[in-house]
Amino acid sequence: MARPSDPRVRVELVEQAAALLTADEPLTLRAVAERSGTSTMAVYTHFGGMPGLRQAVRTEGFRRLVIRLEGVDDTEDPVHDLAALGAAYVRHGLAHPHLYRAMFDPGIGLENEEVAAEGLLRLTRAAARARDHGRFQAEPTDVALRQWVSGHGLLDLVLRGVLPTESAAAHGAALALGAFLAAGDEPERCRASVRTGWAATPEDGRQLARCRA
Amino acid sequence: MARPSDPRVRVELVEQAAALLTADEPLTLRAVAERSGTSTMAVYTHFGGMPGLRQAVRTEGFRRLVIRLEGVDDTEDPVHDLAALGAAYVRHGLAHPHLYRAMFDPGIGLENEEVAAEGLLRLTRAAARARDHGRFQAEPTDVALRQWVSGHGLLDLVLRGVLPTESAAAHGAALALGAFLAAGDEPERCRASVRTGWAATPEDGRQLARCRA
DNA sequence: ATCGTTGATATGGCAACGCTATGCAATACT
DNA sequence: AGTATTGCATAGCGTTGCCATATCAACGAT
Repeated sequence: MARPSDPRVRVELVEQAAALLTADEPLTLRAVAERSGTSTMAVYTHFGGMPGLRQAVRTEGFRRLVIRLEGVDDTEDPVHDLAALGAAYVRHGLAHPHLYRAMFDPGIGLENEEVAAEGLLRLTRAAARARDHGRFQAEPTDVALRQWVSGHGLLDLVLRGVLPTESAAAHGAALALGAFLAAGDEPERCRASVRTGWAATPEDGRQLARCRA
Repeated sequence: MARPSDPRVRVELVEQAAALLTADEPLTLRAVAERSGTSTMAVYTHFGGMPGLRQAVRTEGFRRLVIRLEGVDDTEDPVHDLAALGAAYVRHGLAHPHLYRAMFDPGIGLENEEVAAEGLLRLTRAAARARDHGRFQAEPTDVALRQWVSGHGLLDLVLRGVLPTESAAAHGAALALGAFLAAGDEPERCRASVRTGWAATPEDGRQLARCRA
């Protein structure tokens, strides 16, 4: 070996790439290299090219999303928790629109699929608790996936400008309610859980602190 | 005036651009011009540039989608019809993946928003009939929009390869069911309507014939 | 019928993009 | 200490979208 592969260059490249996205500037090879104080070759030694860098940015986006979801604590009402997770998901996407869109950009293969699956796992766990409490009859994996699908569709259309931003707040809770009702929850109690769960928001301090770690 | 703007060139450019997308080849200016038997300037005279051409392709995609939705006929069960519209939407997206993704590609401004709104209008009308029949209590526009959001989220994740193709069939009906239950429909009857409606498929003959018109 | 006007297209070139061959410098093994 | 190996800077290639210029066909006016 020689010239040990400095990991700081790698994280700096991902950092600057994410910064370019949040600044709404085009994510170009030369721009990333210049902002990172290096040359274009660094991207190739560390990521093998521009697609590799994008993959790393995606993985970073999922990592930050998982951190955000970890800020949602469990309560004695799992349906409330599931709604709170959905709200956190949508709010995170609204807060970081370009990064969220980059997370689903290319289509094939994340750098580390475990990171992406971990977010869904959090939803699945809450759905499993809801079934244990007798609230849901459907499979937890199915309920979690459908809530994710609904949230993603809403977020995607809002971030693309097809739907106004207010739509996220206006329809997010109703979409979650539908998923839970289809899972078998009792309507009245479900409405109450979704209402309180969707309104609950973890303080931003913790998630940001852990995000930088 | 001289050399009147030949509309055949315009439609040929859009046609070849859509053909490139369905062939999974990159949509480049030169490729479109060559396949259309003209030069790159034609794209600029007719669309002002590559973004304009993409806009036109999007509009064409929505036009074909509306034609597909028009193949779904009304029955005496509006909830059945709404589910059938959702199924037609998802199946159309699966059948034309690149065109569907292009429809929501850039974010700002369709060439003709009316064409895009017409698809949603079909859903809204069915939801309004459902309310007139006493099945729904929620606003028809809200129900239609939420079903659209669910279907789009499902389709988007499947077309990106995040979810397997089978997920579209496996979860599409359940997502529609959730939207209708949240709208206030009675669970048992709703399940029956969704089951039959989602399975119903208009024959492809008519839609294709009208698509070429 | 002829000619001048007009606008669409063909050509060629520009800047920027992703990518890579080459050379150099700095490190780790022997 | 000597050598090999690895990361990075430089420079250049092919392709992209875009545009300035020139050419040419089609129409209206006379």
